Parts: sequence; C-alpha cells; structure tokens
Amino acid sequence: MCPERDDARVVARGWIARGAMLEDGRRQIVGLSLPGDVILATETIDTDMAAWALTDAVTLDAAPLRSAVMEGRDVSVRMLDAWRRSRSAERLRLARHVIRLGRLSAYERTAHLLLELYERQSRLGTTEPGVLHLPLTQDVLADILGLSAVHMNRTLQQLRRDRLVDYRAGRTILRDRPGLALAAGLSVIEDVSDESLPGD
Amino acid sequence: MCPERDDARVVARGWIARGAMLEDGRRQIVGLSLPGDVILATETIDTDMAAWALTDAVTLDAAPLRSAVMEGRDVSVRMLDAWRRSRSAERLRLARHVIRLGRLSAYERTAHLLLELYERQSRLGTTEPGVLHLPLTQDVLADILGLSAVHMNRTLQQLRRDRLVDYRAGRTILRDRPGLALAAGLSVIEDVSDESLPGD
DNA sequence: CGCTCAATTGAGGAGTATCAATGATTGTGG
DNA sequence: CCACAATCATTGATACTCCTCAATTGAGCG
Repeated sequence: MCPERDDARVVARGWIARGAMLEDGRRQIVGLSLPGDVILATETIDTDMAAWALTDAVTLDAAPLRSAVMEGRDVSVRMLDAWRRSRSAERLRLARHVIRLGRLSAYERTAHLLLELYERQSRLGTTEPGVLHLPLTQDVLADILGLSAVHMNRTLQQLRRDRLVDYRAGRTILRDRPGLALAAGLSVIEDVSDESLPGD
Repeated sequence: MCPERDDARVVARGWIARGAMLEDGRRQIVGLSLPGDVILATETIDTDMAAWALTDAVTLDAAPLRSAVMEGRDVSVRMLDAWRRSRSAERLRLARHVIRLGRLSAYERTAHLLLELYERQSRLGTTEPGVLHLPLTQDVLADILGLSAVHMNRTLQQLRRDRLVDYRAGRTILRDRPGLALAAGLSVIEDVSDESLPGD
C-alpha cells in the first residue's frame, strides 16, 4: 500500500474536531475525537474534511498498528478488539449525530450531545459524577450542533434555567441527568461498551 | 465469535433505508443502502436503529465473507478491497450527511443529496445521463433530509422552477448538474471511486 | 489599562413546521 | 365498470424556531 494511504493516528491527549468548512464560512463539525480514538487521514484528506485541535493535543502514529490490522498480521486480540470497538463506536456516533441534526430541536440536540459526551468521558476514566470536562467554546458547540452561536447561547441558558445543566467553559455540570435524557427526546443513550464488535 | 454478531448482509437488489423512529413519530433516515452495500445487523439491532425496504429488495447473507475479512482468512484481494471500499464510502457519506443536515438549507440539501445519489447510481451501472432512478416518495426524501413533507414538496418545486431538477416518483431528471452543484453550496462532489482504501 | 476573545442581550426577519384541505392516481371489491 | 379507499402530491394560512445583525458586558492578559 502507498505509505501515505496508511496515515492513521491515535489521539493520546486533547480534543480534536473533524469537520468541514464551507466556502462562505459556514463550518460543520462532524465529530469529536477524544483520547483513544483513531483518526484516519483519508477521512480528512480525500475530501473537504479537516481536523482541528480544540485543546493542546497529542496524537500518535497508528500506521503500524493499522497495517497490521489490515493485513491480518498478528496483533494482540486486545489491540484488534480495541481498534474495532473504536471504529464501531464512531459509526454509531455518526448515525446518532445525523438523527440529532435531522430531527431534534436545538434544546433536544444539546441535551443529547451533552449526555453522549458525558458517557464517553466517563468511559475514559475518572470523572466526578455529573461533571463534564468540556473544553469547547459555545462557538464550537454551535458548529457541532448545526446552530448559530447566538442560539447556542440561548439554548444553554434555557437548560440552565431548567436546572438541567450548568455550562461554563471547561467545566460543565449535568445537574439532572434523568431530566436531560428526557429532554433529549430520545429513549436512552445506550452504553456503547456493551456493544458487539462488528469491526468494519 | 457469536454467530448473531456476525449478521452482515449485502444488498442485491432494491433500496433500503437505515434510520431511527422516535417515540413521537418523528423519523430520521440515516442512510440509504443500494445494491452492493453492506448492512451490519449491529447497526440496527444494538441501537434504536432500524432498516426499511423502500422497494422490493433482496439481500444476501454476507456473514461468511465478513468473518473471513475479520479473521484475516484468505479472501480474494478484490473481495477485500470491495469490502473496504464499501465501508469507507459509507463513512464518507455519513459525514457528508451530517454536513448537509447541520449547515445546508433545504434547497442546498436537496441538490446535494440528488447529486450524491446520481453519482452513486452511475457507478452501479448503466444510467441515461441526467436520469436518476429514484424510487422514493417525497415523504421518505423528507425523512432523509430532516424536513417536513410539505417543505420537501415546496423545495422540489423550487428546484423545478429553477430548471435544475424535474422530480417525479421513480424517474427524476437532473436537468442542470453544474447548476445543481452550485446550488448544493458545497464545492464539488468528489468521485469516491478515486478514493484510497482505508478499510476501517 | 486598553486589548482581545467569549458570553450575553435585543430586535427583526428568513426559513421551516404545522394544520387542514384539495387534487390526482391507483388499486380493489362489488 | 364504477364507487371506494388509500396513498401521494400539492396548496394556503399561520405559527414558531432559529438566524442575522448589532451592540454590550465580562473575563483574562500583555
């Protein structure tokens, strides 16, 4: 395989956003990559996609692991599973994101995303219950949820008034997670760790 | 691996929609599966996702091929490539769909989707230039694009007035593809066949 | 202290949704 | 062969979500 095709990286630290910038300045973030997630260069280079670091971020070259996975060479089962889990979870998140953007209101979208990020972050390690370390400006949040920054702000205020979430840059508190789940309008956010391992 | 995990199917004929139904009746279609595309059961069973046949459809069991791919057993290179191409193209389409729903207007979304489907269908085989075989009701189209059926209708009328598209059930004519691309507001729809083979 | 960047607020308007009918077409049983 | 039901496309009227523009406040920070 051409070497440049094999550019895969694993996020080691920080938050990275993948998305596209339109000519007229509109931006849509397609997904967030957190530590442990794999980013394929083909996802950004082949298309008009790009990736931005939202915080100080460190990524590691995952090309060796990747070609091993691809070519069926021996990788530890744990590694292989981790790879598949990660890719599979990402596909699921993409689908959820489509549903959010297509059918949920701004209020629902926000609740839904915050819950997903909380879930995701909990799985990454120690978190005080209900606290979400969210290093995103409202601008970025808006570009994830397909909203204007102004409306993003107002939506967050509404969630605060409703005592569901207390947003502040860096440290967001989910005051009422059951309430949030209700507000998200979608049944329950499943625990992705229960997921089987389709491995694309 | 558990057998039920390995339920993968390949679409042989027909159009299949994957998506979710919300409790209150809202529906969002996440993607369309056309002949040659792979559908993983885990994409529908693990979550609140479902799949609907939009036309008479036939799918084949792809579990054998899949486990072969997964376990690195010998599959013809062509097969392996086809698998990866398919999965990779799907990921790209999901990302594009997110951008459509997040940042494009109804008019832009529609133009964008029609072009994508035309591209996709051309690659499947013989098509008269400019003719898109589109076996979708406006209702379904609306559920793909995150619009109400009424607004979907009005948007299609607008495209017709602008002499870009002539929609009628089953047979849609893209009268002015450059114009459509312009209307789609996104640079160019890339030719996915040029794509490299990341293979998740 | 004047920057700059993020968050906030207000006012007005564009884009879509919703509700309720009306045609148009097609299949179906009498 | 016709009435009927069913589905899809279309239209009008109205309401609401969300956007845009413009300005203000507040919080670091050199």
